[in-house]
Amino acid sequence: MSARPDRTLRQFLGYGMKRAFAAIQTDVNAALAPHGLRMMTYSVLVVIRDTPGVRQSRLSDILLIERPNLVLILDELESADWITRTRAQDDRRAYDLRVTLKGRRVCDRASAAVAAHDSRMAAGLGPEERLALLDALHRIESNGRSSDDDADQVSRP
Amino acid sequence: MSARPDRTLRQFLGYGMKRAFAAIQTDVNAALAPHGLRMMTYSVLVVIRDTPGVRQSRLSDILLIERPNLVLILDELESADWITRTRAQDDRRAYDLRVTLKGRRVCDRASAAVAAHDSRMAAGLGPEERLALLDALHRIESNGRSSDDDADQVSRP
DNA sequence: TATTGTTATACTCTATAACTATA
DNA sequence: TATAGTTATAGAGTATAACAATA
Repeated sequence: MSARPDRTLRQFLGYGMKRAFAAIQTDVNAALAPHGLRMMTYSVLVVIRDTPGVRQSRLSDILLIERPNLVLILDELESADWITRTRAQDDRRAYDLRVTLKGRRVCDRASAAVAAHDSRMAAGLGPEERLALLDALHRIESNGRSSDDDADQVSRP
Repeated sequence: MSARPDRTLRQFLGYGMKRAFAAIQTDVNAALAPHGLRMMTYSVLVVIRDTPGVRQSRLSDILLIERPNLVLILDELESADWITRTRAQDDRRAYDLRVTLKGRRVCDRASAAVAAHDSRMAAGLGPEERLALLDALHRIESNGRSSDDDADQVSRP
């Protein structure tokens, strides 16, 4: 009957975003699986590599992961000997997180796989189009945070 | 130490997409909650409204929801008296799905809330930028499907 | 008192196998 | 035998409350 049964939804950014992100997630997880990683574990591994000595609270702020959920991801990375958790010298509640040599090698190989995945998904987009897309995504993320602030202001008059 | 601890991830479309989509999902679910809906239940309700008599298999194809998961969503919508499931005349295995009058009213109100949400999230994007974004998202989704086909061909030589 | 990491728990979305009743 | 819908179940990701050790 209707050629585009989802035409009402197609006008919304969220619908296109959900479908595009689902495609990306499926593809990147397939690309990461041979390396023993998933999107979330890879993201955490990369940020630890790029920020040696980072602590769990900071990491959860950076990646927008709740602290309790990060604990399980770190357990997984630590069990694989890809990161170390060592007590911080200046604060014995905290841990300094670092990637091991093994972890760095896995991270490098996985990063190549993710870069290839990214190129596949971006096929047909020119360099300017790609930059415009990244910029628009960042703008939308910011708009979401502003929305949070507004809600806070309204709920605490 | 690093001003952008996620600079490696920021170059990837998937990372920006995940963060933008998370912001959208939080905002749209907050917009829909007063109407008793979530992103998924709203999407299903809209497609049924726009495709009267649609069947569950077709609906799951349209929205990329697995049939078993759709059943629970429809149970929820039916319990609220927003849709009806009536046996199809030509095939007694199947159901014709339709929104009730009550369901149409909820859907209309929710759609206004979602439209307002969408405008909030798209703030700062011009009409052309917005169209370019929707087009890029659609392109990425297509690239994902091509990737699936390739994988099928490779795994079945 | 506040913070760091942790445990426990719950909810949503997603994914698969196996069942029933029809076709 | 194939399909429409269903049941049961399991895996991820996400979210909150409450706790121990430390600041």
